[in-house]
Amino acid sequence: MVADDLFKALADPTRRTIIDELAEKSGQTLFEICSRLSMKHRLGISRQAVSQHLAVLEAAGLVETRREGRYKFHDLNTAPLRQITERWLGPPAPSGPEENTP
Amino acid sequence: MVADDLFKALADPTRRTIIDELAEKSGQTLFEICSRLSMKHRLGISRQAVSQHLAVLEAAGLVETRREGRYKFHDLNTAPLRQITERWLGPPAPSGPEENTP
DNA sequence: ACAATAGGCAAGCTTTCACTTGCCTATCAA
DNA sequence: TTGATAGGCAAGTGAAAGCTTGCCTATTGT
Repeated sequence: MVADDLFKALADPTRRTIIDELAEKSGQTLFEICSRLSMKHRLGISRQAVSQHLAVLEAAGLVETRREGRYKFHDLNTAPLRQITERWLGPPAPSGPEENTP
Repeated sequence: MVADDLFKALADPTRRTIIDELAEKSGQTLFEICSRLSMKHRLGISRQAVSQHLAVLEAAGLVETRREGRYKFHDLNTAPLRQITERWLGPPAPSGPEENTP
């Protein structure tokens, strides 16, 4: 199931914080995310742990990655989140609200 | 954290199925839910397991209960689900669509 | 070439989670 | 009251999840 990966990815508070950070600033590298979790959120977590979290998020389709040289940038994809509310809250509002990401 | 209970509750596929069933027919008893999981979804699961799932859903605010005699009816409350999308997808649409729970 | 940086792979550990089993309480019908 | 129904509590078990540790590859800079 696809929903399985999605909900499992959202189950962990650290992963939700990562989503928050990627929502605030897209295209971050692994080390950038590690720094933010450590500084802003006081999360004493290893680099590998964050890497594993990102793998889970990517498996759920919530994070997409692009490589450039030795850097790997992570971008948030909120699309899978919509299927959550559509499942139990019905289809979204009739008028598309704030689809402005220029 | 409140969100913690919510996402944890949604993490399990059986609990999501229970939500589906309560969305389809509100006010079911424990045995009624057990029957549906067994018949419709072919889930070989004990009554206690379902009871524990319902407790988790109730802790998350997704299920509310009311007792009548020896029966305990379970009702779905989708309100907590809205905070999910509001967190990462922004506020809901300007016009509230099908808010009919009188 | 060499070192430093950015990231990956995999084994091992610890905790959490889902589920079962066994027993107990409360309400309803005969 | 007795038996059946609806549900609850708690200990125990097996599997999965989160995290660490150690080592390895690839790219960049001097």
